[in-house]
Amino acid sequence: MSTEPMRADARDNRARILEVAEDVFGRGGSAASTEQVARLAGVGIATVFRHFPTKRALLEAVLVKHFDRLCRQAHGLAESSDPGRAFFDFFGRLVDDAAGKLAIIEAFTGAGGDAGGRAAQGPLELREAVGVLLGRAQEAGAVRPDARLDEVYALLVGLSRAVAHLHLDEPVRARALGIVFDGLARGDGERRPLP
Amino acid sequence: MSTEPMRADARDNRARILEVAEDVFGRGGSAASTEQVARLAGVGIATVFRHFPTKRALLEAVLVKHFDRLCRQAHGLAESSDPGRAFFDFFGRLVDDAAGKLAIIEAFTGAGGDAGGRAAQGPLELREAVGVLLGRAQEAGAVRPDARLDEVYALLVGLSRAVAHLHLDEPVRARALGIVFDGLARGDGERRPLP
Amino acid sequence: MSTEPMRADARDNRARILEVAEDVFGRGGSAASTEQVARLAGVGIATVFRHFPTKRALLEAVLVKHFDRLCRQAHGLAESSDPGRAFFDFFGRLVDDAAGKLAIIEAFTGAGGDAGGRAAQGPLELREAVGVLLGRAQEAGAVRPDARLDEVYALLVGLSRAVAHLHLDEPVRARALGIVFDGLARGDGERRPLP
Amino acid sequence: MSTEPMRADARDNRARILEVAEDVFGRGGSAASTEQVARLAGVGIATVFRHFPTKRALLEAVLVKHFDRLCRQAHGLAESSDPGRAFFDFFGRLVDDAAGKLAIIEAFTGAGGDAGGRAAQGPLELREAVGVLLGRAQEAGAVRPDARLDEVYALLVGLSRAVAHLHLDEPVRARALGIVFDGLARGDGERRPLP
DNA sequence: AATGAATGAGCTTTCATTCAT
DNA sequence: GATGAATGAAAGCTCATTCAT
Repeated sequence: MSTEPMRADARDNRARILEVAEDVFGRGGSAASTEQVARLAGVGIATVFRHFPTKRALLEAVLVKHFDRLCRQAHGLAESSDPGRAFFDFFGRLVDDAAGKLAIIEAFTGAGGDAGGRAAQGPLELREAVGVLLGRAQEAGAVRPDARLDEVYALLVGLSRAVAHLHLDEPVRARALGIVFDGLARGDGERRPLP
Repeated sequence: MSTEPMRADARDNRARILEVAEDVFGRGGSAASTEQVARLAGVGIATVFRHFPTKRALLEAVLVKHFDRLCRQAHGLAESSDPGRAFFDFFGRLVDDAAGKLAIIEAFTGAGGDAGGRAAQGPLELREAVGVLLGRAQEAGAVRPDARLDEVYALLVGLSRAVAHLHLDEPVRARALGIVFDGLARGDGERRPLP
Repeated sequence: MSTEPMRADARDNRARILEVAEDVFGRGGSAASTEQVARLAGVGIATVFRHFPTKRALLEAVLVKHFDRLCRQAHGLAESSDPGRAFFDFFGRLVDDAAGKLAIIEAFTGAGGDAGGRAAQGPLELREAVGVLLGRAQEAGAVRPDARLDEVYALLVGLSRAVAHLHLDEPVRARALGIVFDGLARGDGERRPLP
Repeated sequence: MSTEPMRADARDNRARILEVAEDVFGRGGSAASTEQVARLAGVGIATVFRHFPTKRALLEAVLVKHFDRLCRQAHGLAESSDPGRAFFDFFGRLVDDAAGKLAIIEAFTGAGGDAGGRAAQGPLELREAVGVLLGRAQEAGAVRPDARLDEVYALLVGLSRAVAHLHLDEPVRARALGIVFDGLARGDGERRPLP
């Protein structure tokens, strides 16, 4: 039954709802109301629930879409001939994209009780993908070898949250990233081995 | 706002409510319910609203109290004879304390989201205080001179949020801080000048 | 309401919907959803509403169909050469069939509750038909002469409801019927004349 | 002042809500809306939920109240010196009271998926209590010895449902009961042993 | 004629806030 | 001053019914 083509108007509505939900949950976090999504999408509330039988399902759809894209990007970079650059690029792009994506950033926390099911996979896969990029970058000598995924992921999440909540503009974002990247890069190796 | 002295029991109640609110909102974020505060404080719900006419007012009081304490600490460290250490200590302590302080971390955002009014002052003052410590530490050569308050504050907020949401345990926290501190300290200026 | 002949596929659809509705409302009572009827009938929900402009109309159609059948059976038995047996047989068959016919049993109530309109006729006609069988059986001396239709019909409805809701299995049903039949038959009149 | 200033008011409200709920659920069955209960009780909807945290809880309260009363009555009759009369009295009273008590009658079905928890006990206890009365009545020779609790309970439930749904008036109720009682009583023992 | 997407009214439930004692 | 019962405005969700294809 799943391969039947959706009616054009329904597909449009579904797409518009998803788009609006991305924005609404992006601004207001997962606490934003489904009704507002309906209102801004110009459809009745029941239409939202027809396409996504649950608020959670709607949230998951938004998250899955995002995490899928992120993971695809990460996988695409995994074979890069410049692993250091791949790692830093991905890290930076993620943080740059965090503005106005509150709900997605919330989900970085993982199975924090909010979204289960298919969407709970997202953060885990992303973490793994980051782990791969990190490993390559370390092998290539671009990232200090004593940095572990735990703290790298924490920095990723933290910066993203900051960007999402503080509305940092591009130059500030770039400089914050610069500081963290410097800390991550193996400089001359003379400073502060991680505890 | 009258200057009449409060009855002793009333003052006690106010204090206890504030204490409990700190804990409740610390764990559950600003979404936690006012009734729970009343229950745990052992007072009726109306008593909470007598002292704080609005949930928002209660939240602000919690935040103000917290930020006042933080600012006092910062001011106390401002005259330290080792400005570098003072700066990193304060930064580290703030991040370490972030666990179980969800509402406060939320408020770092400033007037952007939840609590405006009086509480919006808190982050600003704190920001300034951090600015002072940062300036001294830079003068002393302990922090790279091209780092500005904007991004330093962003890193502070970001790491705190990560700690609060990811439940990072001490060693991971320490290593994450170590990376950021290395990025901040790297005073030789030879690598990655900030854009 | 026109007398134009229905298209063949339409007639088939109508029949299938009615059939499925009988089952669905039979299991779930009148609270069962119209969509489920459509789904199980393999038609769109709009098709159901094209044939039956209202859920109530659908329910009524189910009931009317059922009551018509029952009335035909009753009329068929009305000329039986053994009126006592005819009466008890009909009574017993009705009760035995009650399992899985929740909606029909609900409708025995008549216009009192759920379905008025055309369907309210159903119970009345059935009532009459039972009245005829009862009268013959009394004339033949198989049923005590002081029993009136009111209470006989009540017993019929009551037992049916019990069967439908308590999921009585065959032996229990038989024994319950046995008790009522004994009470109805006791034609020697020596005990407990009805008030 | 007094230690129960508003308590009385609240108790009154609770009582009124329960009373109204009895009536509303009695008429409309468990599907009736909580809002209607609030409206007829003259309180806001939230007040109902303050006293009964769930619709189910409200229903349970209604049922428990009823079943408790019924069981108490049954236990009171269990030691009667005239067991036959005790049994028939209880049976009759139960059926007589069934008018306008749809929800309670629904619950006779037992754990039919509707009300669990404390209220699910009700029907079971009632069944047991009826079993005791039946046993005594059979020992005393007032009820035929081959009647089992299964069918007796079924007759009880069935008649109650009929009364509740058909709005039978007193004389009809009495005659219907008379027929069943005759069937239950051991007449001269000559007729239709139960299968 | 048939389809199924869209709709809005209604239900249960929660929570900040007010009122009477 | 303190209490807790009462309140109404949402929020998430369902379902009979209508409309465009």
